[in-house]
Amino acid sequence: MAIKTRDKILNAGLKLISTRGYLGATTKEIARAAGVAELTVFRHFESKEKLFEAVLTRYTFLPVLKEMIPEIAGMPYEKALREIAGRQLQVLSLRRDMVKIMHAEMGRYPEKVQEIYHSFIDQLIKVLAAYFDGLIKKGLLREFDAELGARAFFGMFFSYFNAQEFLMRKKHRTTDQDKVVSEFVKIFVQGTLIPGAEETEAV
Amino acid sequence: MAIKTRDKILNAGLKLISTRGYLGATTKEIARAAGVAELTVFRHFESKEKLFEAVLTRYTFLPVLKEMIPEIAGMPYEKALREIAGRQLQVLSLRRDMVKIMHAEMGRYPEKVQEIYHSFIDQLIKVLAAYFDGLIKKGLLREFDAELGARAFFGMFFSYFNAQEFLMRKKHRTTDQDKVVSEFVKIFVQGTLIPGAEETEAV
DNA sequence: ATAAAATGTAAGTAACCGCTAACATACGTA
DNA sequence: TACGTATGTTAGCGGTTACTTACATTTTAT
Repeated sequence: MAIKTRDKILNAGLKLISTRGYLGATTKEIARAAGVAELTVFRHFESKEKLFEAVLTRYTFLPVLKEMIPEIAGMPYEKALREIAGRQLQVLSLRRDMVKIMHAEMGRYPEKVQEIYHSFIDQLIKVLAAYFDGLIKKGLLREFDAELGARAFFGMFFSYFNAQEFLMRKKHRTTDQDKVVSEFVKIFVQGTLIPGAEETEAV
Repeated sequence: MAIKTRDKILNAGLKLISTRGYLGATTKEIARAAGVAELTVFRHFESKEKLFEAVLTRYTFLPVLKEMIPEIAGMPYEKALREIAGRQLQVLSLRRDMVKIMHAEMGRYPEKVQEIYHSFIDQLIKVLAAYFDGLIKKGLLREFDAELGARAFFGMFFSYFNAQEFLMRKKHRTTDQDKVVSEFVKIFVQGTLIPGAEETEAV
């Protein structure tokens, strides 16, 4: 089954690139993780870069958004945007490791990886910008730079997601997360000063 | 001058690891950037890992915090924490590229790099935790887990810094940043709907 | 001025990288 | 059965990596 093998490779590629980054994930390991000969990887994808592009195309918000566009075309504007944002946050948290790697490697090394990331993001932006442009031309939205608008929209939720991630993850190893949360709450709601004492009194 | 050469290598190491990541920064390039033979790099640092440790030890908030401890020991608690937070944010923005790489590579590949990052963070945490513990034992602070407290403290500002960074950087290439800002402001303050129209009215 | 220490140059190691060639084997389809 | 397609195996290519050896040269200290 050709398709199934291709999927196994894509899946393994996602997993390894997510955890080790593009440079850290070797084609040999990807093949092994897929239960496949290394050569088979290159029979399905002409290069590591193409494999990476395919991974981004399959497992990110891009294909999800493309599928959504026809559905939301008939929705009220606000509801449509709520749908998009909701799904985006869903995908971001499903692929959080990938997101972090992207965030780190974007605009970095090597050049070809930069290009892949940027062209991926441009695609995302343009899909949403096209939706905005349609509404602007129908006179339903005021005139504004649709691409900048799309960037702003994704940026908002991307930023929100990352702040969320940062607050969550302190990887305090086996420590129970509830304990951490309750400790944090105690510390910041109740303060670290002895009850009753004024802040400026502490040495 | 032995010390000067060492500094040049450390500086080049910081620069390249900040922009290309640990795996992406090669010793050859670091040497070239330092204006030094590759061999000289290995005469000063026994391995790439040791060089990396030295870079972290020199250019992060860790040495700054260590120097601060004696100074803030005599300050009121609140003022001391303000000093620490202020300086931390200063260093974070001075080393923003390094911070982003750390954020991305931490807990990833290869294993030895993980260890370096974690041991670095543990050092940071423990320096501040010791300060907290001192105040707790003097009865000036209520009893709380000092290490968790230190993690929470750093985490707060680290998170704040990252949110800030995310809002700033959309790398909209040559576009003037002011234009982006004003577009964003327009979009979100004024909204994307035609003035006067109700949100739910837009198709 | 001279010895010691620091650096440069050149060549090369072993390991690993992405990627390919050559050939054998399994498997579904006709 | 016979054939085409997908895969496995093995071996290896050319390149790069972190790191080394051997030796010449420069710089520094005394």
